[in-house]
Amino acid sequence: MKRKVTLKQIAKELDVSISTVSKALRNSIEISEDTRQKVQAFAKLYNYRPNNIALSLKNRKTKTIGIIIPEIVHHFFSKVITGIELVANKRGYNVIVGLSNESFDKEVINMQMLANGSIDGFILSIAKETLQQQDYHHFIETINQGMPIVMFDRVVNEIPCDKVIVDDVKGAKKAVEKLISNNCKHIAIITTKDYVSVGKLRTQGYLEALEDHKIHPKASLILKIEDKLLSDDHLDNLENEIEQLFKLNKSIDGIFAVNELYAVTAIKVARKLGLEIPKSLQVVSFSDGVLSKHSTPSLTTVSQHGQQIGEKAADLLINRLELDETDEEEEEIYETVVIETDLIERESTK
Amino acid sequence: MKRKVTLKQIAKELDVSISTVSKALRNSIEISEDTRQKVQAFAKLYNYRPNNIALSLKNRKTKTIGIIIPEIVHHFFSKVITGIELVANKRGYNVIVGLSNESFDKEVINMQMLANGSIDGFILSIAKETLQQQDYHHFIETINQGMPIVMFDRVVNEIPCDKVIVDDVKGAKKAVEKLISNNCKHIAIITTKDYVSVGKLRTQGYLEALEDHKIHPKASLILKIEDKLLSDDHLDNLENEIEQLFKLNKSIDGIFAVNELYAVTAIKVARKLGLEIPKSLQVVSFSDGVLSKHSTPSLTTVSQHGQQIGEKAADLLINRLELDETDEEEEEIYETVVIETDLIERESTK
DNA sequence: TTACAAAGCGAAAACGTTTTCGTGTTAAAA
DNA sequence: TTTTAACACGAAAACGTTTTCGCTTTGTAA
Repeated sequence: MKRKVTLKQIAKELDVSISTVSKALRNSIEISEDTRQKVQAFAKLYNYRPNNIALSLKNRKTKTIGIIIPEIVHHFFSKVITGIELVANKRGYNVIVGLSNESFDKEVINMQMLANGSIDGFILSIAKETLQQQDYHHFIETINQGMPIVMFDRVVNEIPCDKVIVDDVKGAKKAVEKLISNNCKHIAIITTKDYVSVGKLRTQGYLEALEDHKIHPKASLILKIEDKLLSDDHLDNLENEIEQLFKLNKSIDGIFAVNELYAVTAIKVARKLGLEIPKSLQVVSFSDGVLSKHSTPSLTTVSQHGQQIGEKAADLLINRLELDETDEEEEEIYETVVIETDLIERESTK
Repeated sequence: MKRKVTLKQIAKELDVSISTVSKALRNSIEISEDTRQKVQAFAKLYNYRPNNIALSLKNRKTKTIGIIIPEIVHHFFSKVITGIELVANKRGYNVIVGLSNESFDKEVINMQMLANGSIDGFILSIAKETLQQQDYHHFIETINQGMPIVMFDRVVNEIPCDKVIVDDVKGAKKAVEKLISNNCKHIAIITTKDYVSVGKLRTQGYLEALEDHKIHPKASLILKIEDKLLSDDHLDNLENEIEQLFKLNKSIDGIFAVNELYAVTAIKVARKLGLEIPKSLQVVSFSDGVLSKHSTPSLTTVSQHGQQIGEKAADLLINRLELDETDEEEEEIYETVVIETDLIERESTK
């Protein structure tokens, strides 16, 4: 087992100084053709690669991006990571991942671990618990220490940073309008409690769509789920609540669900109650994931373009990192990029 | 914006030496109660945290694990990451992720980027292209440089490293035996080409189950899909091939699919052809993911316990890292841990 | 010959830590 | 009073780089 070779070792072997080796490898004109070739040949032979950590220390940047997301077993978030990784790698960066597991404490700890020099900047989506507690000091502190953050999807406006979001209101509106134009008269929504920002916004889109078409929203058609971490318990509860919704509102002919799981569960319940899809009940869901595409019937969904969000977020972050580098004047103008949603029609609507 | 404070700055402010500050913060007995308190108070005030990169350089270890997986938008792999992250964090490690995207070149490049000091060891699952080309020199080189690797799921025996695998043969056997005991007489398998190691093993399990029950395997019931990266094209092709399978073998009453996608696609096609599930056709799939649980009918699957695999892999790696540390004698005995599969019965079987 | 520029190389600092080994001061023991 | 031990702290090295600056040698022009 040969340990990694260093400049020092090469220098010793060839009986030159460390500086000479370094320069020779970087093709400095200070070094004679002779020694340069000798050094490069030796380095190649021993498969020399500069030690990243040493470089990071010297350059005071790591060329690494920290990602903090609530969970990774989730189609949307993994798509986003794919996007981040894609442009990060293309631009010479690595990606280090932390999971908050929707917990405030884990989010804070994870950020602290990474902020101590391991990374140059963050891309993150806020944990539900953090949103609920509305405690954002860890973001503020990180930014104050000169480490840029890009937030995506779940963001809060009061933090001074770049953001990449989906137009949840508009996306939801599109979805509900699809149902309206398909002649649904009694459209229910299955959404989350309001502290989940995206849930709130999608609910808002639902209401706006109704309003635009002079449909009076009915409170009984709005089902807000307490979206704790998924357990089997939670799933049972979800089914029960949806079943109640249907039973108490026999006239429902359209469902807008703010995520795939709610949609497929609604379909499952509806079927049990003898409803045919899309004939007597049409369903549109937010979040175009694997369930939408492959379940039966396949779901008409609002696609959020997760990968694109990731790509954009990474570009924003790296741009800012490399701008800081040249221009010492920090531009304190932050951007919020809105990624348009698409309605993807499948079998759950007419 | 206050930049991160360093020992040097604290030392200067308090007019002591860097050594004193360092020792005071680590509660060295060398330092008087007085100065210790002074230093600690100051450090707390300025929120001092030791720079990770400097520590990594000094200690010659990064407390970071590199993960290389073929893709992240995949239930199994993200479950594994969850598991790795869980124990890594618990044991004080971070996790840095690289995606090979099933490509040999990206796998090599990613490993090179990380191997230059950024991480202490790898946990990885081999890209399909690498398996196909059977070129494993990058793994060998990494190991020779003293960087341990733990492989999971897609492994090759010839590499000297710890491995965590599922018993694909046994899992597949369980699945097929379920069909047999449910009275299926004509069981087909939808699998991948043989170069995908897990596909091959699951096919083997299928054959063994048949043999054990004196059922003669028929070549026409074995469908091997060319599993290129998923495109819509690929999906169409998949459907066509499965449709042919059913049409040419009207007697099929059981399907064993080596992954969820094949299973739900088979169900979709079968329905189109008028087959009822599970009445006239029963389906069992490998890989217990989101599709199995939430599609209709829900799938009876072989659960691989991805999270558990990740946890075990991380434990193996960290154990080895911390063993190297104390004991200079490297133990060259590598472990292969087999994680048992479970058959989870749902609606796609009787 | 003298002066000087260019070429080729090395010493040293710097990035931020930790740790070993001194060293000077004070208090206790001889 | 002298010796010694304990105490409190600082200097310096080390981790692996890159880069600035200075030094020596050689060749060329005066």
